[in-house]
Amino acid sequence: MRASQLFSPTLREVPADAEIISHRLLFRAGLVRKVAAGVYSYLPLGWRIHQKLAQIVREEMNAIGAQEMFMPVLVPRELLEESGRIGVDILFHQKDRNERDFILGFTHEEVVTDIVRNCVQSWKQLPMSLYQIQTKFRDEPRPRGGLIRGREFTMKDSYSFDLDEAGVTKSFEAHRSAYEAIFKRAGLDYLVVDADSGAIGGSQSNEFMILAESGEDTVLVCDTCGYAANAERAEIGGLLTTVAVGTGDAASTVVSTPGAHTVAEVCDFLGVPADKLIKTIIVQSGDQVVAALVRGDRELNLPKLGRVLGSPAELADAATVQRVTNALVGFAGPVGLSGIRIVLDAELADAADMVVGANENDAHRTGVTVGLDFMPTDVADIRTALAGDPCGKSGCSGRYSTAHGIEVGHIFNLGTRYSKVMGASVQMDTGEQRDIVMGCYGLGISRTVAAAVEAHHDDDGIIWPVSIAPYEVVLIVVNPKDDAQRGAAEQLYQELTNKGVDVLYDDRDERSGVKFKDADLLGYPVRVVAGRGVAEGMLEVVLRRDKANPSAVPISSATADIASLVAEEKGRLS
RNA sequence: CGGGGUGUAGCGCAGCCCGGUAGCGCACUCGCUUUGGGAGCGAGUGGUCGCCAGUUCGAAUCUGGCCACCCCGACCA
Repeated sequence: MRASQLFSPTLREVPADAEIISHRLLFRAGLVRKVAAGVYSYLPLGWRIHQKLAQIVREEMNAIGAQEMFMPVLVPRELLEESGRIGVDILFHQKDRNERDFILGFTHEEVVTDIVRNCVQSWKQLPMSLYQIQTKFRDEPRPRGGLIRGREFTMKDSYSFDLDEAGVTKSFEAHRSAYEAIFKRAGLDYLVVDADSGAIGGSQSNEFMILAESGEDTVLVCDTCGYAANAERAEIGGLLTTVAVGTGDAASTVVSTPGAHTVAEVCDFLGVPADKLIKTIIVQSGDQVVAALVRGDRELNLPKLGRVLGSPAELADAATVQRVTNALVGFAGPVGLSGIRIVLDAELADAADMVVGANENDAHRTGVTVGLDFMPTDVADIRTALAGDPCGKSGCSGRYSTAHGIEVGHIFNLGTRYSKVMGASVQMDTGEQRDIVMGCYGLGISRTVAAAVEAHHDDDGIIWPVSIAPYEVVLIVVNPKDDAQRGAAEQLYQELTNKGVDVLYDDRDERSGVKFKDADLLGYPVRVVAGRGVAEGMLEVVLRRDKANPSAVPISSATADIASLVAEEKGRLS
């Protein structure tokens, strides 16, 4: 491709609303343009990157025997009613001319399960994995970060169908290894972490994270055993599991704390540190209302609590808090609280002389000892793990550190969550009718493009891994009006192209500075310059990732040298 | 959904407080010069000032409503 013919609108400045680095660089480099909040167009070079990544994904999915297909964006509401997901709040709804309700596909479990239940009847047809690369639509409450969290984005989603738990485990592992191969080929350092399976259900769930400052997720990594988990999931080690029943007289006293309903206000008022407070958080989980207790300086982890309770937990509304505690939000406490479960964070199992809410307005209770002044119904690990906390893997004595990550892949063992309610089953050789055991496996293509930029850039622009770069080589002719320079460049361009090297030839009649700046910004892995050295029969070759160390290459051997340099770069990723 | 902020030329911004001919830089067009890190000089093109209403002789500017977008939080297959 010749740059003079290419539509590649690079910018010197960026709109003020682009905050995170990948958004700024993707925009400045002319790879994407915003159409609406969370909705983007890919310009030609951006689309090449997207296609290269999609092709890697395709090859690795095919390699584990998954079969590519294509499902529609329009999904009739009836299918989501069957699975019970019609109430999901991020769905885009669309009515047809007859007022029939369609959902724009946000993921395709129902659609693929519908196909399978109609077409698969026998155990002999399984196992099977199907996938597609498709645009997904999610009406995110808050799209952000350019391609990181869009309302319309591309995702590879695959679905596995097995006869039993052993089968789905095999499919799950196959996808895990395919994902590892994909991210390795894409030149991205990833971390596989234990994850919460959320509303999607299922037993086993791993996320693939690209570590980046701007990542929305916090991950905890053990410094000793290497265990890694999303903060929503990471368990804390070395915790007590029971409360010892205290002896003696309950000695707590109620003190007046007018207007103090936050932890900070109570600490200020009473002159105690936050770790001597117990926060009592009233939570709704399914039909039950529960009091969750964590130390004043800790954060309640709702997914963890939800797993303890058996259904997802959310903060109760103010009216419920009032009803349960007879007080405003901010004055709840475990002492004298009756009729509801009290879940105590395990860290507090032996806590003594604590401050809690008094269940009356403007009052707290001091000198509270667990097991003496009150008895919890459950003791469990329900707070969010922090850097420095002990690792939760049994037998490991390591400690966690934290990092931020961008979730680019998520793989789930779904069990029979969908097959059971939708009636997807096969007949076994025994004659038994058995629910199909499913897995689902998402990989955000557009998000991975953004994550790659987050992971690979410098002050001058993007540094693409060669496997997903818009072009492998950029060839700059410094002065196109110089016949020797232009002649050498033209010939090299032809030879490289003939040799199958993916080369962008910057033949524009621009000043050299413009071409160098654009080459840096666009991040082509290899840069070749036909400049003043041509007079001595030399070209300059340099790697984008090692820009300070150019080498001079004789024109006579340039084609072969550059081709082998590209091959070498590719080799680093396999 | 709560809090904060922004909408003026393709991009970045000033003008608004204190109403009176819409401005700057980049980009773009033409000419000449220039060619190893976003060139110089000269001459030009381009704007319903987010939308609707109101106040006023007169509104980018004041008032009200609406919309869009960004950030923080909530939320998040």
